[in-house]
Amino acid sequence: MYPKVICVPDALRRFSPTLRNRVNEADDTSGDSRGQLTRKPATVTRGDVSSVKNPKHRCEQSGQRGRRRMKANDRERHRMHNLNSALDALRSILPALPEDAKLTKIETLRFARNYIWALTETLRMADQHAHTQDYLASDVSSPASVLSAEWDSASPSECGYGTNADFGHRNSLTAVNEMSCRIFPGNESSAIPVTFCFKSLCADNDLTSMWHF
DNA sequence: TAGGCCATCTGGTCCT
DNA sequence: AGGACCAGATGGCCTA
Repeated sequence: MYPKVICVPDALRRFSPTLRNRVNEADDTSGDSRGQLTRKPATVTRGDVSSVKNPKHRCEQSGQRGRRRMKANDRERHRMHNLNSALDALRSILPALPEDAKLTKIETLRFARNYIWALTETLRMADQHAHTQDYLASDVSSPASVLSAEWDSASPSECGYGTNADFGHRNSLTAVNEMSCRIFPGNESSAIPVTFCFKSLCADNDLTSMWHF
């Protein structure tokens, strides 16, 4: 039984569309919302330029060495594309983001880590609460399990916590953000109101220090 | 214009 | 020998 998670963190919601769409949409035909994959292949433009300007890129030459290097470049490109595909897959299962927003690679990894941690804590708290309810009610008929959990983002002010949030900047992910979460151990009438404080949602911080109830 | 993010190239290292 | 992986270098694109 998994918690139902509806979560659009404010820090992410506040990303400006232009901030996350750095590439002309007219060029975006691949479905990549951010557009890196729609850039012109460096083998066509950048590769040529760099091979001329950069002494390190001298191996674009004929001969067996050049062919080997080209094959290696091709493999490396493919490898990185696979890596990016995996990152996209990870992004797709993270809490919903605005259509025009896309986490960077590092943000994706950090957010995923924090998200997994949050879910784990949610289950742990719900289980704990369920057991307490059972104990108090001595009602063996109600299962000590989590029916669902609903997440909502909330502005820091709404939650009543002090914050230095600066959501207007690109580094908004380092700002304080909070999400409220209601957990339903057995029935909705006994929902547990919980506020999760995602300080530095995507930062690599000590998660335990940002958990508030 | 500076800084962030990215894709790509490249050579080195390790493994099969 | 060849492939996978890695990190450094480079240049393009974008935003503040």
